[in-house]
Amino acid sequence: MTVDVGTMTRKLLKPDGRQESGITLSALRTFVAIVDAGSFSKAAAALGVSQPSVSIQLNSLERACRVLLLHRRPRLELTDAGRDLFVRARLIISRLEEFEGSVSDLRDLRRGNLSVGLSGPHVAMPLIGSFVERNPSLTLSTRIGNTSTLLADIAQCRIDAAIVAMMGAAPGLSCTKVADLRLALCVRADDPLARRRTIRPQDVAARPLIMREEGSVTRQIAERIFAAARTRPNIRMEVTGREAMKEAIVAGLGLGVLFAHETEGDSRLVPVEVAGTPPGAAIYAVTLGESLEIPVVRAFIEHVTMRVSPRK
Amino acid sequence: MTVDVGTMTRKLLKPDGRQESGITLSALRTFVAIVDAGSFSKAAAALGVSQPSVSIQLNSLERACRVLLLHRRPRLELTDAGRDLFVRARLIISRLEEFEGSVSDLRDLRRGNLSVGLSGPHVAMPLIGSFVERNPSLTLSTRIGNTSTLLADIAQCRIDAAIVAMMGAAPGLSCTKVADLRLALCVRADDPLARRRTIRPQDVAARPLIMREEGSVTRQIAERIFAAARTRPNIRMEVTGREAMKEAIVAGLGLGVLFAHETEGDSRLVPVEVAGTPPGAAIYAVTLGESLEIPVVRAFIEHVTMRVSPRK
DNA sequence: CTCCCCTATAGAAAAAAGCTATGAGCAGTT
DNA sequence: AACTGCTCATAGCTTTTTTCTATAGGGGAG
Repeated sequence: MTVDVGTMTRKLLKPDGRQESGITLSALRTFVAIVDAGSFSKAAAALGVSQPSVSIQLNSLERACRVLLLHRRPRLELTDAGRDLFVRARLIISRLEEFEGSVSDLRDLRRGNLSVGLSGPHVAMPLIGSFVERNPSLTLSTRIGNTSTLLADIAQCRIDAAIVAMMGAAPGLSCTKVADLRLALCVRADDPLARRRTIRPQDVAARPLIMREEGSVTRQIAERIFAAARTRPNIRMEVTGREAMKEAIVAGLGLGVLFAHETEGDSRLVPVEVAGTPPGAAIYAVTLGESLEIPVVRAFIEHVTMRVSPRK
Repeated sequence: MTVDVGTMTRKLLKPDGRQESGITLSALRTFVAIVDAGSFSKAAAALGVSQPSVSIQLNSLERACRVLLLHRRPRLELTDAGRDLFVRARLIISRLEEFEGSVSDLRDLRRGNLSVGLSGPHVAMPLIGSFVERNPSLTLSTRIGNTSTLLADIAQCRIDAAIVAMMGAAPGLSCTKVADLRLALCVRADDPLARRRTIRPQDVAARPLIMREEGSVTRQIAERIFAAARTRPNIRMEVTGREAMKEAIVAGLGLGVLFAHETEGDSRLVPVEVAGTPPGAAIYAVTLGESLEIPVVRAFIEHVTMRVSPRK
């Protein structure tokens, strides 16, 4: 003889005659609807359900409360208890409607916060700018950091999304390519090289080079390009940060490597594109995959995607 | 080929992908429990359900809202939307708890109203008095009327219960016998009959009699007794109301009929029991059957029953 | 590297809520 | 008085939801 212990346990846990609360939202809604409509049938019509369903809902509420809520005869009328509980039932319903309103506010981006991390402002800011312009009621905060910090921030949910330079989509994260990266050799505007459109890696080796710090994506890509061209660059110094790089170049300490777009707006520098930028090196909009379930985040990513490859 | 039109219609009514609100109380409760407990598993334990159930509830809430409420990793944490909705969810839950508290207040008679009708104060008042003494937090109101009016009031739900003299249980109503009725011939204290303990109906016929008005239960019973004894009483006058009857007797206008208990406290009158009071004539506590579902009413009836035939 | 804790998923069983059809009580009408 | 139209209640059945157990996969701590 075999016994289903699981089922037994469950039943035995509540052996007393009292069933639990059993107060359901739909029962409360039904109760309120009946009182408002003044009859079971009208309430059924108003709720868009059948009349027996209304009967059953109210009966189950009365059974759950073990209180008669409505006199059915001679005409529909609240009992004293019913009058008392009706007020509270309506309160619950209105709180619920508030909740639902809140949900749709969040979903329709009438309210919400978004925090975005940037590895560099050049590409990201125009995207962010057009997003806040289109959704003026959102609160948006940004943080600048390097790619690896920002990816960690995303993993830790400290930010919702990031726009960063990467050498390829990050595993486990949702990545949307926003712009391709082109590595540029940056020279002073008065340098003879400034008139060239492109340059081969091996031609760079002749001149002293300024390199970004270890861990920088700029440096990673530069190293990969030189390795692919079987060339050793002549690295004179190492600097931390884009701004330091620019100032070093302007000061005549050597050629520098930056991404092409990073020189925009600085007339003292001229970018000369380096041939052989590896595929996959690009700026991505990155989020935790599950964060796409958050309407604000999804909207941001969709906005970015749309801006990059607008529908024809 | 046959088609189940009912089923088809129902399905076709919501062909769009969006399911409706689907926000459930248990889902909200689960959401709040998860946040409070800090983990799905702990919430499951706290709620007394299995962990998958908690997972499913939260997922269904997120699906219903189409919003991610909680980051599961790296650790459980509210999203912005989740934080926002959590506050409102808790509001709903606390309203619900208020509702449930209200229910149990009503059920445990910590609050409530009871309106009782009386056909005469003599028997009813002690019962009512001991009831309010035992349940001091209840509001109780009484109304005096004749039996037929009060029965109508009950049918119309204008009062919750009545304590009335009747010739037998009323059909369709819940009736509890509170006291037997003994018809008494009432005489002035100085009347020779005052020394008799009982009297036969035919002995009354020799003296002028004062009778209650048509419709009075007193009169109905008196008439039935005289008819059973094949005697015609010598009715000198007819009065309306108990007080008028008493004053008429005191004024020496004749003998009167009252119920034995109705003369208590008036030393000018002496009751002499009339033999042959028909069975079934009694004072009953009456309510609409369904009203026993109202805790206050049920408690009152139970109290009355207990007072009449206390458990040994 | 492994263990442990946490959450997600699958599949089956139970519970709940819905529907249609029908019954019964009460008014107002013929 | 039977009729008619309204009310709500009940029965039987189907669909949906909720719950369970069992199990898989993902991270963090030792």
